[in-house]
Amino acid sequence: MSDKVKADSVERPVNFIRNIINDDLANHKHQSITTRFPPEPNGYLHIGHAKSICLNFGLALDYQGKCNLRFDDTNPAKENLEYVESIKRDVAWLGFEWEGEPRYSSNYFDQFYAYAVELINKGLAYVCFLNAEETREYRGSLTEPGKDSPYRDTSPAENLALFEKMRAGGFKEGECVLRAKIDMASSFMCMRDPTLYRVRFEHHHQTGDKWCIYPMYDFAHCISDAIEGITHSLCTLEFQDNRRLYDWVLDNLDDFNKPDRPHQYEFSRLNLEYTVMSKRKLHQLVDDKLVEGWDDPRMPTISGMRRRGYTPAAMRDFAERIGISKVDSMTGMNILEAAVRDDLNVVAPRTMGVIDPVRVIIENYADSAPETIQAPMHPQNEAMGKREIFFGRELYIDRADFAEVAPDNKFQRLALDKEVRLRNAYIIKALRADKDADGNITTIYCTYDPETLGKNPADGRKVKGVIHFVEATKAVSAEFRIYDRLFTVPNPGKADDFESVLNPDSLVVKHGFVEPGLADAPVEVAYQFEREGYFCRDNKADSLVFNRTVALRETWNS
RNA sequence: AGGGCUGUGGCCAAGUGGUAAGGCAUCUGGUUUUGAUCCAGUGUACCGUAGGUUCGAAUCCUGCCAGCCCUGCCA
Repeated sequence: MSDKVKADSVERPVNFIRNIINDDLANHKHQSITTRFPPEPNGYLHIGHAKSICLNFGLALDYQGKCNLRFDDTNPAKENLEYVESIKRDVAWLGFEWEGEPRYSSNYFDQFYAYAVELINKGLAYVCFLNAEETREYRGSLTEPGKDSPYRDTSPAENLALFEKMRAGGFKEGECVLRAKIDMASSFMCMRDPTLYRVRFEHHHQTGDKWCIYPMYDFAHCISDAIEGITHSLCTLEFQDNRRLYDWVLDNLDDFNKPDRPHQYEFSRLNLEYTVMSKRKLHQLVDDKLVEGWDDPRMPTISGMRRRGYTPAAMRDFAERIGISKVDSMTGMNILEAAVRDDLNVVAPRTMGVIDPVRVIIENYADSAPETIQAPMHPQNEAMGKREIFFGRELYIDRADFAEVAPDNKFQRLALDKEVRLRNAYIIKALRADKDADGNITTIYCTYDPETLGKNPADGRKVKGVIHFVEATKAVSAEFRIYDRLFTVPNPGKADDFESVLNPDSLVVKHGFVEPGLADAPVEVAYQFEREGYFCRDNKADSLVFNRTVALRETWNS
């Protein structure tokens, strides 16, 4: 498991939530802060959740407060244990520690029930027997007020009995619900007597069959926050209207109608170019087998990105780089990629891998065992030490690194009658090449300059190009999975049929060779295949498979 | 259309009345046995728009425009 994130003195970018917290602390509204990350266990976490995790846990760390992990499990029909386990794993992997044990909204079911009774006693809630369709009709529309339910004026005593009967299983699913009595003419649709409890004869992963009525999000979430002493309840923009209901519930409950009760603040959710973030769509990709699963390296899920080779540090850095605001935005992939590269560049040992191999024969090299060369693990960090690589008569280089005739004078690779430096080894010169019937190069014949290991030619001639290689007899064959964006358009979520806009080349499988030192490479650990990109060994495949996390930056055009 | 929000350079994003931070991307040089990294430099930003208040406005007021969210017994 990854290292835990510790509080530090690094200054974080400011945002409106930090400004609010600073004010609340300065005004002594709160002595310290408590936040929470409240996922519903109905799917895997994605990078948008990572943004929220970094915000909530990061705030707690910086202000020496607390952050709870709470499963918002009020809808047993959609939730299960596999998801709660994956969520715990992902949050921990990101490097965060929740306060105490994970919490569950379902821990508070008894309390929710008691608070519902309090509202009933105050004449602020009633059992309604309108069916779903009738309820919708009574609700009115965006421009027209709704009308009161005929059950709205039932006496508290009668409602109490009815609600107790609901809990006891005396009503069928859909037969009735408990509703708040607020205002059927409110401009906030969520205030038109919202449902507080519904009947569901559903087995719950935490409470088993104890309950057949389950609270709605708007009723459970604010109370859960209040019970846990959450000071700043952070959620996304689509809950802005719901804040009125959040406040209404807490203001009408004696235990919570206090100045230091929780308050909800909303920030914009993450939208990333060329991918989708909605759980519904991610479910669909998995269910329709358009990807391998939730942890497919092309998925924007935390587990997928982990498998792809993203590091917790890079994900956290990304969250910090994009910041927190209330603007509906579409974040470019460039920011994500820059964050991974910056981390991996420092952390990843260098190695060489030939992804699309073509054979090279060094004709003037003695036909003997290959020689050993000590190559640095990292050109800017000697402390990382050295590794053994090999050079001999037969090598592999990448097909893209050779052309019979250089296409232009910017071509810095191998061409007939031209010289190029083999990374960490000698300068070679291409003499001729064999081709198969289709015209594909099969073997390139070269000579090498034995006086150029670790130094430039004595005669002063300049050889600018550098290409990578692997010695053939020591090479270990490996599979490379080259990933590209999952969709062909920047905003697939907006497409009529997002599956029609999937990128058919989002995964390209190649078979090539790596240095022998990588034969037993650990899983999920980053390596830089020089001139190619950052890769890590796949955490599921039995054989030697490397996933490309991200390519190196390429700054030459034309 | 009733309501809730948001509009600052290509993309994120500071700024909250005193005359536009930063990051990513871009481009240009330099170093380099990764066309990587690193270093230095690089942007006329009509601050959505039209008015108004003010000595002075991205910041205050008004109108307009654009985008997002809200009529689940989902969260």
